[in-house]
Amino acid sequence: MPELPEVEVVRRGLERWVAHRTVGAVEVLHPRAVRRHLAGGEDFARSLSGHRIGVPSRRGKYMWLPLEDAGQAVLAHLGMSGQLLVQPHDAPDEKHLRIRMRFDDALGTELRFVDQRTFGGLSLHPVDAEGLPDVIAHIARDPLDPLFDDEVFHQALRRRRTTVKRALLDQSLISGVGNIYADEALWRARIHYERPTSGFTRPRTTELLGHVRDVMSEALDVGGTSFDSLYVNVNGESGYFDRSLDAYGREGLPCRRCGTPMRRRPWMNRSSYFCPRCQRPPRGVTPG
DNA sequence: CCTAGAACCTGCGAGC
DNA sequence: TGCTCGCAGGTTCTAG
Repeated sequence: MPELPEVEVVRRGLERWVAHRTVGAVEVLHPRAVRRHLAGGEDFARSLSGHRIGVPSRRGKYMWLPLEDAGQAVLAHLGMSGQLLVQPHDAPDEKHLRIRMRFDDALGTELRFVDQRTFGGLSLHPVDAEGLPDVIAHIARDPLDPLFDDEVFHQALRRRRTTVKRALLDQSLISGVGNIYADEALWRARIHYERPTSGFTRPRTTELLGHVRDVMSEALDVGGTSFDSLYVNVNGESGYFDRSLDAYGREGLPCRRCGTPMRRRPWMNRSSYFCPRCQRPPRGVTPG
């Protein structure tokens, strides 16, 4: 499931294979893949064609291809199962191919957006003075962004009446963190996912952010996490960080720190994995 | 304004 | 064999 490290791997692939090329014909094969482009698929295809792509950028789980001299960018979100593949023209269409982008050059490759569950998509938007697409102005900077403000994040945690994992997944507070890296960072920080954020001290926030950054940086180093064939990077290669996950998906397996069997709890229509010994629940929360 | 929870979507595997 | 159901979960929308 693509979170920040996986998306960054894809962005780097786009920088290598797609930047500085001029868009040719674009085919939209499924309307849901362009649902954020309100003018529709035909407008999306027509508006892109003929523009030269600049250096791909990213914030959290969103990435975008700036169109040079157009004041606009192609915004991409992979959702749950999205892939951006650079393929030769004669490669067979993938079963869930949603969008095809050709280029006005002789390199012989095209960009394909493939997405089984159609939670992701592409769309075209104006960019602001800093080059950010207008529709993601509400997305916070991510923890690997040098301009991420730890103190602002800490004060936001103190102000919120919520629990720590909800806060980590709130993209308007901190972006790029999903269910997997949230569980990993909380396990490293020995914090239970239902701990209220209002009582967080500055050292606790600092330690948690450190673990978020560590786990994401390590994943990035090995090319992103992958659990099955749903996630591949821009060139179709799977990541392999899943081999070193400490919490996510380890129900019943011994905690790598203390040996206590790890637990899984239903949480917000998904799952939370944690060590019942290292990550003690706060007062009032039924122990796992 | 704030927070919680549902809805969106498809494939896979378990259970019967 | 074939059916149903739970599960995977990021984002947006709605309800309270």
